[in-house]
Amino acid sequence: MPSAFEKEKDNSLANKSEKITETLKRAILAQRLLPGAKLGERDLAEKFDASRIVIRQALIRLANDGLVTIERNRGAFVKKYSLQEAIEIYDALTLIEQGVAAQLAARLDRAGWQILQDHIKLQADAIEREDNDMADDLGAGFHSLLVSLTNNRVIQDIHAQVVQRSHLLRSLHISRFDYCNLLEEHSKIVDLLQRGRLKQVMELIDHHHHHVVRGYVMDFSDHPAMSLHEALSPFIAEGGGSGASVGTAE
Amino acid sequence: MPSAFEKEKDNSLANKSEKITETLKRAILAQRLLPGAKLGERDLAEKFDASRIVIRQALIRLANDGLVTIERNRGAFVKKYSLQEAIEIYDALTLIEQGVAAQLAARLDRAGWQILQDHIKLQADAIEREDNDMADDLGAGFHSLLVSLTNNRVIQDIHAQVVQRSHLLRSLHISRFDYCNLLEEHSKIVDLLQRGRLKQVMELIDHHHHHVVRGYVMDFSDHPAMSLHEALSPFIAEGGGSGASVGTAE
DNA sequence: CATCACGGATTGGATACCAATTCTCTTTTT
DNA sequence: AAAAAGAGAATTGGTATCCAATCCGTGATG
Repeated sequence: MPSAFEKEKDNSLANKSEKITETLKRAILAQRLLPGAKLGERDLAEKFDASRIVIRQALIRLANDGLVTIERNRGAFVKKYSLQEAIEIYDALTLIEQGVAAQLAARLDRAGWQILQDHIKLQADAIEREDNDMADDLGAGFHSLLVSLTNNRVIQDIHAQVVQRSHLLRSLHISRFDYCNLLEEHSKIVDLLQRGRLKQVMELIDHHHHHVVRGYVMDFSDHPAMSLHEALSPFIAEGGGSGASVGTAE
Repeated sequence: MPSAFEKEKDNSLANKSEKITETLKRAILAQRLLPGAKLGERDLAEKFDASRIVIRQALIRLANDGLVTIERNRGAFVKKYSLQEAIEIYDALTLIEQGVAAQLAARLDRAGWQILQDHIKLQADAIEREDNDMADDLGAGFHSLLVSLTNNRVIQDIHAQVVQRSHLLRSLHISRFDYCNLLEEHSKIVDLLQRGRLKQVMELIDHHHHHVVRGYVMDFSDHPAMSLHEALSPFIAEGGGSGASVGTAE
């Protein structure tokens, strides 16, 4: 009876509250809930078929991660970052990734370099296929991959946190940046890193993020912002969602 | 009636739940609640004269900050970091402060350097007075001060988060490290930084944290750990606390 | 002696209810 | 008629109470 394989230590989202947190987070990061969108407790409770309490717990977690703001007696909203904050976020990202690069330049082994180059090749293929969504994911994933090679979960978590916030900025800008260019920079980073040209790597990462943030055309107008129901339906198991056009909004 | 000075935007802990969060955090960081201590919802609710729900919200926030762990159906405990995690935390701290140092070396103006040197002098005075607690605070404060000079709130918050976690490590080690030595290093950091000797600064920061983490003698035995009531009474407004021996445990 | 079953005890969650604040829309006043 | 004032609805913050699930220790049982 006591099969030895039971204690899987299923750490993944045992709590309803955490599940809701993750779902909301995904909806926000996927830009289905845009900055400024109101996250009413009653509405969410209804959509998730949960009590207001677990909703509030989820909102507290998201607020703690900087993805929503909770205004007293007014409610929770998807966080709207200012241009100044956008710059700070990218500066933080630069700082972290520069530090990671320095660590990796000293410590990474052959297998590690291979992983990075494989990843870059994947992205290059995606671009050739003109699979923009995939290229987007891989392009962002490159940075996370870089960080994960430090084998330091604390740094990974911090980095992930800042990356998440940076996703909130993407809905504030219009122009899509040039993937090829970014890819080339990624490739150059790995190359320089491997050859120990640390200083140039630093400058490149700095330039890389400046390139992104400068590409932003801040757009603080109020977007139409689909309703909560529309925004969340593809994430909550139930028919309703005409899930065709999830990825690309405009 | 509408006095122009009313909208003070009192952002400071309007919520009961947040107040409790901060109080618990202070108690944990002050090492009155040691790693492994159980934070029972019922007990806390009683001590804070609050409902279990706001307690849980506070615990969720603390868990999100990595100060407590919540084990399903078992409760919340002050987080007990492993040696591996301790190393990761100090690595993260090193990474952040190195990055900050690099930024400051390029950007800091005269007033900034003065602030740093004033701070060091304060600590030196405290050491001469043999005011260990003060020296401790100032020593830790140096790093936060350094980070705050970036004028980047995101980086400051991240740094503060990691520093908080590092406080949880201090209760796991026995030997107190040598303040004078650390002070000297701080002073040297500022000096080198100002002269643009970036590489040496990096090595010094690295060495600095290694110095701390190597000074640790991990002690995983269960400390007696005073009761919740004892631990929290000085933080909750009421007579009870014989506040004499708060700072220095052993 | 090992195993299983049975109660506490604690957490996770739901529901109902109330207080405080904000928002909105109507009413009143000038 | 425009602006100020006010009443009422809606929303959040919080409490109390109840119930289900789970964990843990204890004791019965083979």
